[in-house]
Amino acid sequence: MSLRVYNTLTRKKEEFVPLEHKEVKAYVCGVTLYDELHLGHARYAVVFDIIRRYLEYKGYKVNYITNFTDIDDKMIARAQSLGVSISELAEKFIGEYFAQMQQLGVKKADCHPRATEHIKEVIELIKKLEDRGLAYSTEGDVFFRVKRFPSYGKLSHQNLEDILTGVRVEVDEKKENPFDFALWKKSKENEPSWDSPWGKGRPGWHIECSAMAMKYLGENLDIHGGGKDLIFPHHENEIAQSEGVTGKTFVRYWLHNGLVRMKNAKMAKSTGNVLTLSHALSNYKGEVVRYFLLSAHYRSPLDYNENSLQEAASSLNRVYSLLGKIEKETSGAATFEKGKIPSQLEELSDKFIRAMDDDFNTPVALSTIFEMTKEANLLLAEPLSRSSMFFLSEVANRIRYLGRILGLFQKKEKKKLNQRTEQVLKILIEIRDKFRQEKKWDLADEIRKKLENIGIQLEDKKKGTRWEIERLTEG
RNA sequence: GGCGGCAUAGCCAAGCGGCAAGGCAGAGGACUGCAAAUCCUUUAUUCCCCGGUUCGAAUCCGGGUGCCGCCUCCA
Repeated sequence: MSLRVYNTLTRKKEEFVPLEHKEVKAYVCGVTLYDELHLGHARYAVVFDIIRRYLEYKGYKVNYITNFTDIDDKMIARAQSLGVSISELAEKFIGEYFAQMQQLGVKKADCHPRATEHIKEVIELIKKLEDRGLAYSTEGDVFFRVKRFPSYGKLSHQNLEDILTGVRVEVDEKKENPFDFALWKKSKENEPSWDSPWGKGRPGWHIECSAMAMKYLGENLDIHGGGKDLIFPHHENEIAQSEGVTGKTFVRYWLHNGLVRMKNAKMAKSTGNVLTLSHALSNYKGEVVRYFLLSAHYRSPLDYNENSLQEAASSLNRVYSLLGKIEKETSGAATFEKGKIPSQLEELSDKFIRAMDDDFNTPVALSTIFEMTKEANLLLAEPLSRSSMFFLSEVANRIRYLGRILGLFQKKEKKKLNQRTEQVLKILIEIRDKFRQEKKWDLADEIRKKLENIGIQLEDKKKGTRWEIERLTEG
């Protein structure tokens, strides 16, 4: 089965064939470090983490790069208002980024380059563009000469005239053409700056990505990704800069994830329409947030509302609950009949893979997990035969195996109490049982209620009272 | 104004020419002293509206309506 991906450049799903046989070079635009992350950033990170994992599952060796933009206007402004240096600001948010990504189960990239560590490469690139007449400098600024790059607009499918009718571009005296964009910005006083052939300044926003992508991955990338809001102008400009220098196709497959919406509008810092990641993660486990982010196809907008994470938690719980039951039922049974993998399970596994092959359709992939869950639950409702034990253990294996691709369903055991605490808890349960035998329900219920308040759940079963700690929905 | 996307049950969300996946919530049932949790069953004669193409359309075409994104920083 072959993987098909939707390419923004061609607006079609295409078979994915990397340049080199079993290697994939992927660059994904990361975040600008001027403020807290929100759910939108989490989506980009999780989506491309899945894409990477799936490519690895397919047997590719993926060289995966995602960057930090650690110098730009907003960072300068933010650092000033907080009274810290720009690098302090960057360090703070980089620390948060990694901590939160770990909670979300996002694997580290092979490299996380930073703009400020690649000034030399940026300057080299600009010099080459100048040599080719694709860039010009005025008063310490350097601009890209859009008119000299005929295919400008090919990614966003606009031509220059169309773009120019978008009235909102401010006229800048220094530019030859309103849509020329800054490659190098002259620095003002008290701003961080680097020496360059054009005087002290700093890189424009788009050039760093070209520089870093080419440094680590070469002149031809297989995949370049990011949020849909980066298509224009950021990625369009990257193409212009990179192909302007190399004359080669910069990127074979442009992949863009849809944006997270809240209250029917894009989630964005500029509008304050934001749910921060730290807030989400303080109420729900990273896996819950991750599940939520995968519940819609990656290219669709994803609607967030106040119930979204609770729903995700409930869904995830259903699967974990099944896994727990299977582990319990099959652990003692050393000899279940090992037969062929039931065809039903094969079919569902195939369906999972077919869904992922079809432009990473995670909602359909997830649905197959739930279908397996349902089949297993049906078996569990009846006395277990050896062959049904085999089926059950195979369901658990499949869910773990396929789940690994999505970075879900991997959690093993629940947290254990230490021995002493467990003994205390058992004593409490014994006493409560006496109350129950004496039908002193109010006292029994009070104990149950108070334990629940500290995160211990009591379940009265026929065979006695079971206790359980740590629920998935907690942070 | 230019470019693009979306409208599927109470909610989230797949499907993109051949009987409408999946999840959450709801309802009914099992279990329980009661709960909670869990499990089972059930929930769209129909996919925004109007036309058309087709043996057959949520899926294709034309025309509406509504919402959203990009065109300025943005995952």
